[in-house]
Amino acid sequence: MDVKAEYGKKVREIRKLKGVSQESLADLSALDRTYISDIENGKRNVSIETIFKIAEALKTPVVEFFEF
Amino acid sequence: MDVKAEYGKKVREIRKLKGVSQESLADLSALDRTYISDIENGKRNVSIETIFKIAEALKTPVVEFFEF
DNA sequence: GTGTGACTTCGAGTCCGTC
DNA sequence: GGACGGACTCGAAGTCACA
Repeated sequence: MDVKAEYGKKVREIRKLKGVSQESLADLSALDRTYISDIENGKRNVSIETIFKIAEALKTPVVEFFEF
Repeated sequence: MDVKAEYGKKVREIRKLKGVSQESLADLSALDRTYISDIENGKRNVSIETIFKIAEALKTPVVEFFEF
């Protein structure tokens, strides 16, 4: 399993933990809903800026997304 | 100071700590030497795969690059 | 509420050189 | 050893219609 897939799983995990939908996360992070979907399914090689946008939107420290 | 600049500073800090040049880091990570330079100077929005390549090359856990 | 294919634009990433 | 520049390719970023 590669980095993108691991990260995507983490995003989904933390998002569900916070009880938000992909749609709300999209709004909170100012990213597209379908883009979030792709990320969670390990299809996108996200940039550091996107990583931080998502972390902020989920009010979760960036490091938690890399604990795998 | 934005995310890219913070990350770049961290890369430089850890690289120097390990006593390697930008050129050797470029070799170790299979990235271009000018790209490493740009990253350290906060000019590039690196992808998650690149982040892991650099972390591996410096034999340093990814999370350490985000302790700022 | 989520997944997918298709699409365009701009920057990620490479390679050359110079200072 | 490192910064910077031009020129290049390919993929990240961002959006849409449809399922």
